[in-house]
Amino acid sequence: MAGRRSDTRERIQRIALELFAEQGYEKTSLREIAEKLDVTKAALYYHFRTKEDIVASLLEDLASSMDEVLAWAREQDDHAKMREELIRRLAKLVEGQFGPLMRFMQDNQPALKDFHDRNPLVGRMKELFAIIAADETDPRAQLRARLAVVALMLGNNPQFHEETGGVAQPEVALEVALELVSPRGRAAGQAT
Amino acid sequence: MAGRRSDTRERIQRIALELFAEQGYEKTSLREIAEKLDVTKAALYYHFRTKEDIVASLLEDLASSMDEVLAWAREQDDHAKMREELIRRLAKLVEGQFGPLMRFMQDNQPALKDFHDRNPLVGRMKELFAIIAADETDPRAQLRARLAVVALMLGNNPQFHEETGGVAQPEVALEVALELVSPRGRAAGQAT
DNA sequence: GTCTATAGCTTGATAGAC
DNA sequence: GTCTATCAAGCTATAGAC
Repeated sequence: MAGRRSDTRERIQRIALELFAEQGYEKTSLREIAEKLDVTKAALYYHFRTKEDIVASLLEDLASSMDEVLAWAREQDDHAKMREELIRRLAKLVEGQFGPLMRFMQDNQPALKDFHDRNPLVGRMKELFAIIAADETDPRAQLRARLAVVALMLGNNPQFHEETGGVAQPEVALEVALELVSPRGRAAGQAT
Repeated sequence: MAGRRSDTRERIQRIALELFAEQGYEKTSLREIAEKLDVTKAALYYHFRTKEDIVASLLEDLASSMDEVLAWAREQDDHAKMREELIRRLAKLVEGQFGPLMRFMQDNQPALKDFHDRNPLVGRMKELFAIIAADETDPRAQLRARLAVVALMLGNNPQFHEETGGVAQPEVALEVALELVSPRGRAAGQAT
């Protein structure tokens, strides 16, 4: 088969993400990544032009998965049902392979700000929130949509777990997220 | 009067916080802080032993304000009313002088992780959440308490404002936060 | 209380051999 | 595709004069 001369590129992505998520982007040096892979820094530079490019490649992967979810969402007719299933699919992404990346994004805003324009996720996130809160002009619904996503991420944050005594398991987070995006049945703020 | 030979120390705190919140802890060098204050790096080291100590001093100030809020909360009898007023007081802190610091804390978790043990806020935050969700054994209530605080912070994040077209003003955030901590009147998740 | 000067180190990145 | 060797630049922090 073509390609696949070695799996170094993917190993770099895996280890880099692991370290970025664990100790932060700035505190993780290329030297450290290289050491953990048992290669030299120069080897990294064969696969990625810069340190930022490593992050960019990780974001691209997530962007692709997001595109699938967004494309599916756009095809649905039943908005309420779609919204619920959308949250469930997001929860799957967060619980699955993209958990560390999401945590990294949440914890390293300053690092991401640097290439805000090249970040393939800002547009997708915007669209995601727009879809979730589509038939709601209420600004509170917009904010709740964002909080729902935060809830999913908190539910998968191990650091958060130990703080709360395992209080925010993924399932609990999913429930709360669903609450946040479900149509309001409550009195609070019902305009008079 | 004693003390107050100069206000340099406070000026350092102000400018440092401004830069930390704006561009992140790691991306802000002492050289940059010194330049903006029109003093030299060495002057900074007269007032603070290390870069981390600057952050520590900022956290101490917030911790004091938190202590006042927590002390007040402990004295109240009516729990539901206290909870609501507690959120309002937190909102005031976030909207007021501590907004930048809260934003900094939210966006620079890796930097704070370094002195997690010396961070005077981790204990206070824990107590805060415990108070908010005190009479609720439901883990969802615990998570909602945290989301309420996140809501307040998002409502005061200017970066977030431009993204959403001014959708998450402080008042809106306060409303959503109050919703999150108010007793549940909804069907969702009512065990059968 | 603030300065100049600099030590000492780490970092991201490159050149060129193999 | 990975290596050795090296670079310039930036950083935190200190010493010591004023």
